[in-house]
Amino acid sequence: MPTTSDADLLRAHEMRATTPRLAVLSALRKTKYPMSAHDVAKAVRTKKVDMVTTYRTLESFKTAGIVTQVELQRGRAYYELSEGRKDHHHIVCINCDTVEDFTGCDYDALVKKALRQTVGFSSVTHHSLELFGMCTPCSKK
Amino acid sequence: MPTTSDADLLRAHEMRATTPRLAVLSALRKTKYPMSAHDVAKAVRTKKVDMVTTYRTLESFKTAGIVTQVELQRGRAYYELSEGRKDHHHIVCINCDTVEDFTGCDYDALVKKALRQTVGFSSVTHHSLELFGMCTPCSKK
DNA sequence: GTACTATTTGCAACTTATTTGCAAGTACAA
DNA sequence: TTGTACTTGCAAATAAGTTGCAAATAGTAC
Ligand SMILES: [Mn+2]
Ligand SMILES: [Mn+2]
Ligand SMILES: [Zn+2]
Ligand SMILES: [Zn+2]
Repeated sequence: MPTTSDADLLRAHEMRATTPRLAVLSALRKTKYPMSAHDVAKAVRTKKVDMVTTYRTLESFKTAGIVTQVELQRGRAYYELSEGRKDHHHIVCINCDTVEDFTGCDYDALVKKALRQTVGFSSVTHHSLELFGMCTPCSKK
Repeated sequence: MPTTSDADLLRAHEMRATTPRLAVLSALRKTKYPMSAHDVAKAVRTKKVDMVTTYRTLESFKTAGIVTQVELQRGRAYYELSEGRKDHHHIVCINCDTVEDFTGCDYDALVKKALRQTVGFSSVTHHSLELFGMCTPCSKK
């Protein structure tokens, strides 16, 4: 029995399994850091995937929940596969752009606390949390 | 004894008290929500402040610590006065863009937890946390 | 008040990220 | 194998923010 292929993953989200989409998926799988549209485009350039297609693909993956958009405050969008990685966040070096994951934001307690405080909100659908600082190599200099 | 004026605030940060800067400060004071560069520009348009000046002013205020930049995931930068508001965060309606403040992210514990988990990081300088959901009016429909 | 100078501003042009329109190409159900 | 709805590529358009530079001005020194 073959493990579910990327083509099946796409079809499970009612998307056709096209060459550009499979290439983008594969690129995202190979990288452990979040990727920008340009990072992805560079990774799939051998397949001659247009930049616009890269943008559209990432957007549709996001809508489908295949990728999660990450806010790294670099003036562009970053994405990583949603698969497997639940509620983790990122610590980012403001000097060299290194990124590491961490977990433990205690989402449920946070949401409860926030909803108790606010007057006009009744539900939370998602959240964004990132830490910015210096990686050890960068802080030694 | 007069309360410290905005002009003095600017001079305290070695900035000249110019008409555009005073206008931007005043606009930020009047609004309780974070403002984008366009929001600010609109608010000071009677003073004929150029858009570029608005951008430059907000940037210099940020560097001086007069404003704090807020990430609302709307593809542009938002700012609010730093003054007084310590470590609070925002809950944002994904439907109508309403924003409310909340506090209680337990920053110190979070940083400690994150630094214990990561291998390559030694310090955290700032963080970003926001919740996204539906405000009560928007969820009733 | 007047003059001086370093800052700051406005305007035009530029860059970068992302979006849109549309004709041509292709996955896949039949 | 065919038909068609979904996708793609290319060109052009937006949108946010930046840069260069000459003209304007705040703060300081007479
Ligand atoms: Mn991650
Ligand atoms: Mn706030
Ligand atoms: Zn670093
Ligand atoms: Zn709402």
